[in-house]
Amino acid sequence: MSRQITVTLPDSSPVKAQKGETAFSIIGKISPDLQKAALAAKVDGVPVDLSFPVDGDAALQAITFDRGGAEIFWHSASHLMAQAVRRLFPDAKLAIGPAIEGGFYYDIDLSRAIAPEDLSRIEQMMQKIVDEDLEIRREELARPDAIRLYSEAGEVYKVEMLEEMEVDTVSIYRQGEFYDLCRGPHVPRTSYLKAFKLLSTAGAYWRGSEKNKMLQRIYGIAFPDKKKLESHIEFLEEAKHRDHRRLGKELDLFSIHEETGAGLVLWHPKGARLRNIIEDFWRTEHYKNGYDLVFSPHIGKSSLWQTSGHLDFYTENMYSPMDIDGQAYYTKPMNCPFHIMIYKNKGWSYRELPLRWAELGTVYRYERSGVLHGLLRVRGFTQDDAHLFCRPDQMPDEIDRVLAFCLSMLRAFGFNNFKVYLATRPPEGSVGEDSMWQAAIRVLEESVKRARIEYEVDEGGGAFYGPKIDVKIKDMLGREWQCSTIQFDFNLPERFDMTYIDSDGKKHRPYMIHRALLGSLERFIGVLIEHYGGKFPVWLAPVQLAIINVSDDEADAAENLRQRLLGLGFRPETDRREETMGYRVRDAIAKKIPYICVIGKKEISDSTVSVRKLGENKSTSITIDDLIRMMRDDVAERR
RNA sequence: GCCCACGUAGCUCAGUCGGUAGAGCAUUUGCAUGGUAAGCAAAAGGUCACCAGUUCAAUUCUGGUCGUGGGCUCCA
Repeated sequence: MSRQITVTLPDSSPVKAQKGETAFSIIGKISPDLQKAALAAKVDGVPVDLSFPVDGDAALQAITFDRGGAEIFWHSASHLMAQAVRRLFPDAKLAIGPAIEGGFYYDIDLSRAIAPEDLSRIEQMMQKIVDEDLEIRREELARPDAIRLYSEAGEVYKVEMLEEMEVDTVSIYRQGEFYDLCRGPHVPRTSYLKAFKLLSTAGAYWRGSEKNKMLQRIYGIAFPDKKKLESHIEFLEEAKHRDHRRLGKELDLFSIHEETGAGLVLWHPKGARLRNIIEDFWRTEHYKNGYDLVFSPHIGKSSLWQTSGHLDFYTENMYSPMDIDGQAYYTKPMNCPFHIMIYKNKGWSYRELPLRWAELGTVYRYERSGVLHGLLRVRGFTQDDAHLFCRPDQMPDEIDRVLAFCLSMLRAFGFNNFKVYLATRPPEGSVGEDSMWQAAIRVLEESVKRARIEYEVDEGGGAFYGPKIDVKIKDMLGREWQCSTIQFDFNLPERFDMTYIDSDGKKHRPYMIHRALLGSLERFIGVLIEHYGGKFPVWLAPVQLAIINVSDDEADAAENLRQRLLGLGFRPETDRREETMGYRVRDAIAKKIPYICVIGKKEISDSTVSVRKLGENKSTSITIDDLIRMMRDDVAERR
């Protein structure tokens, strides 16, 4: 006997349905278009397959690709890929294959390496399975049965996962001969997976641990229609185009040489120009914000690093010591011990705190060869480091200040997309009382809340010496890059026995915060290059203005203009090569110079210049005074 | 460090199933004196990453080293 139920939609309108009717069928009553677009559904907030029978009154919501369904779609695509791989390589053992931001992957244990040529074979097989239009069916079974099923199939990784699960019943999804352990939900049929592309292969450790076997990972992307796939591929092309390594070469900003050493950056004049502009701005802002600037050496005696604990906790990242007069000296991997030595140079009164000492300190850290990446991951880099020393009661205010300063700094460079992570105590190997950790985390969290920024708790992600706030910015590739970090330190004040005299006349331990806003200049500039695609705003552009004379007759006028602008603090460049104008204009565009300024007979006679902005293909005639005003405004507005 | 791929002129890339190599751009030199995205021509430029091995012969095959790329682990 059938019974009526009432299903409530997100807009709270009710729909009548039969008890046990599938989500798919009910969605069809709402709209055939929605039924077509639906990949899965949410029943009372729980994601389920479209085949899910709704047994009673419930809230129902269709999940489409664009509204929360991408992950489901990609996960189904990863099953599809795994099925194709198993058809082509029957001895393949499957590990895990989740959806990730921007696609999916599957880790597979295979007797032979997957060559790039194999990807198209796998894609073809995937297409075949899509054409077979297999139904994707959920099946629930007792965990021991699943273990038996997978043991017989020799799927050791699945067995390992199943054995560690703490549930009685698990679900598998079947499509044709293929089945995969999976929580689901999934799209109903393989034919839903209309457009996909396998992007790359890589090695990946089973469960991410170096101790385990390295599996083969295949990355892919999928979409419900070809158009979306194409525009995604275009996006990837655009990202490639903005790659800071490519632009660094094209714009002659920096280079890294085998002869010099991996991960060691050489800054060319243009790149150094950019870096100096950033550094000058940084220094000015720091003085404005109540910081003092200090300098410290590149090397320090081993006893210093012994005291700081770096030789105990950080040696893997430090280079071998050098011998100076029979004493071991290390190149610095961090600046903090030096700043602490400045602190310890005299006694401090509570009235003198807080102290804010900043330094563009160049540090050297050993990074494993495989992780080096352009400017984003190097072995020698300059941190925009600072250490704050304050009384406990000053802490909340200091955190507020540094957080606000941090965001204003990042915004100045055109970054408005942040994500903040609050990293708490690591499960093992950290120093300090638990109560101190709790208190510090509370201070950090409250400050983040006051700043009204979106944040996430990174459980156990803190440093061994204290909790921290990491601010990440998103680049054009959609990757998050960590630049800023604000870290509590319970360790160093203790180790160096730092003190100040409080109003009670007794010695007290100051609180210490490490912080970097840009992170490292290398990484920051790498991210900046990608963010702007090399088209720097006028205030940052290494060359702001290209001056092109039409013929030799205007060479002096071009040079005079250059001198005048140079005197006003601008960064102009003439191009008086014996090349046609078209050639030199093209070259200036290729170098992404924000303003191109042409001087010919006409301009000299009415004392104007013909100005063309980067990205526009028309030029306007303006007076030199207007040009100067325009550029001044750009710089002042940091455009 | 680990897995896979790669390393040919300053740059981007062809090529050699083993007989020491080419194109475009850039460079230099002529000619052209040009009005907003490449004027014409010529020249020069390479120990084919480095070191071993196999071979009559290696840039090409094998091994190692260094470097680069995509990832993993780690991180500013």
